[in-house]
Amino acid sequence: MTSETVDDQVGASIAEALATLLRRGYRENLYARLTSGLGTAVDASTYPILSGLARVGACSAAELGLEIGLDRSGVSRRATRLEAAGLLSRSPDPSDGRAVQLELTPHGHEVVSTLRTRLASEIDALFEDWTPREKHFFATGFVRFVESALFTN
Amino acid sequence: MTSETVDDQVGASIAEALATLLRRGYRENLYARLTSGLGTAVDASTYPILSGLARVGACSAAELGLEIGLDRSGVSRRATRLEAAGLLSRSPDPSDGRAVQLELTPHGHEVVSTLRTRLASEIDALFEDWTPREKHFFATGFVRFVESALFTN
DNA sequence: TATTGTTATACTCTATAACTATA
DNA sequence: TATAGTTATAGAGTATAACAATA
Repeated sequence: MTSETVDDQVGASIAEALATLLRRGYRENLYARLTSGLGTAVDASTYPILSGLARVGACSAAELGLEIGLDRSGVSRRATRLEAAGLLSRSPDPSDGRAVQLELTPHGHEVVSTLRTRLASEIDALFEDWTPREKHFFATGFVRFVESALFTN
Repeated sequence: MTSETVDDQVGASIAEALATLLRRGYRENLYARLTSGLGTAVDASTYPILSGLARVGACSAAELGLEIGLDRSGVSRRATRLEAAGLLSRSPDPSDGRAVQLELTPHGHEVVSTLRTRLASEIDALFEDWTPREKHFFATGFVRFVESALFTN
């Protein structure tokens, strides 16, 4: 067997694992688990708003949409739902009368904290039987993989 | 810094990379690229039908739905579209008068082959600057990661 | 004239349920 | 009675377009 054939097989195993990971059900399943019991406003649809806002800080709907890959109209609609639930606040941008700053409320920060803890706990369980060394090497490779051009939007 | 803190950071980097990979746009973007120019019946929606059928061979709509995580009604609708385009054939199951066997036509196999080549080529490009050893280790870890319980449907 | 946020509209996709045929 | 496939229906979610306010 040539080394090219081996490399083809390695590529094929990556392709297969990637396809499995991208299966429609996985994302929904994971996010449904993470957001369950946190109120009707917190679900797979509003999760990216919450986590995106926690990541980048207060910003406009257009900016947040760019960050999470969603149209500003969609951001606005979800923000309305989160605002009604008291997880997010809208305030006028002092430097631009057209713009609105979206920001997490203290309660919103609490929910994000819970979501992060849950995800961390799922990942801990997932790597339970990996050595720290194995986990570390995988993390390095995984980050490198995700940051690569294949996933450029 | 304690080793637990380090482990937390490793877990957080995995969580972040995973969230990036699961962003809605990525799947659609990749599949749109892979299926472009192969006819109106071949898109992100019918891709799983084609690749699933190539993977498991001729089977019923219910079986294929289980494989790709979709209701049999959805499988049936997509199959109708692929059948009209000549990529898929329906034939009665000799052992069960109720069932229908879905199967790729020769043209369907050609399309799947093209899709696989395109995906392999994207992955090759992605790992261009990785050593074979790095790529191999990542593949091993990635497959192990995906097969783990976090992603059980 | 261009841009921001919001809202209305049309479209896609999905699960659920209803229906027919067969086991 | 149960199961397979198909089709109809309703619901969720999205982008596009339209609108009002501001730059």
